[in-house]
Amino acid sequence: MVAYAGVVADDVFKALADPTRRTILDELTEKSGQTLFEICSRLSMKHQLGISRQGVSQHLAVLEAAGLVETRREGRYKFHDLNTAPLRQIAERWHVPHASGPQESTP
Amino acid sequence: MVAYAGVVADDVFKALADPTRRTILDELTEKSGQTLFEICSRLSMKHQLGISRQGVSQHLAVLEAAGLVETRREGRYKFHDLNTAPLRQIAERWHVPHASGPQESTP
DNA sequence: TTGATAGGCAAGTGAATGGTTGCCTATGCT
DNA sequence: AGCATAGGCAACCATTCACTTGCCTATCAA
Repeated sequence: MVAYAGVVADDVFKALADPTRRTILDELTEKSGQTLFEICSRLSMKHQLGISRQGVSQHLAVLEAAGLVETRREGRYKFHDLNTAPLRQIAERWHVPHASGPQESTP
Repeated sequence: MVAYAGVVADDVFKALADPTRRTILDELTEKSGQTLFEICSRLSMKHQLGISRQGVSQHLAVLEAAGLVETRREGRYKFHDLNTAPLRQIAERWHVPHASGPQESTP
């Protein structure tokens, strides 16, 4: 049950626990390969998140430690890419039927 | 993007953030409809988790608030059942290909 | 070389969280 | 009735965590 290259499940779930980090993943889903400043701008503009650059940087570090974000440096720029591979274990672990499967009805 | 009957995404991710709670979900996956005491026993026996009954009870409350666990009372017993429905949004939100999809290789 | 841009490191702070202990209610058995 | 079992509630404590401020390094352009 190896999760993802030395990254344990705990890191992934801890990373997903914060709403700001989930929003960052949303932004990277929409546009891959953004820099730190670009992500800061989008969080501020689109999501009204008043958070410092360092705050965002720390969130990105957590996401990277969890294997959910990968980075590549080019000159003075560091680009961030989304990697959803670690998320797959969630569905597998608890036998989650994927979309269009049996739907629950809770009125 | 309604998640699950009034339960917001935040509750689900927060619930999954704790390793003990994930173990509880594991146990309920293996055997559905356990009582609080049964879950306590299993955590102690199978997982060497030295945690008080109240501790487990609080975890179950968090899982229930997240919609991941449903309960039914019968006499003095309260049975706990797993509900994976809230987990489906995770795969959908970040377009996670399900198992047997394209696999990542990271050496 | 000077200045501006992109990012990193480290310490400090307040709030949230997991866990405990102590006591209380409800159901069932004899 | 009396006792044991199953569970609930509330206050308290220690740790973790998100976020900030302040300063430092590296790359590029004038």
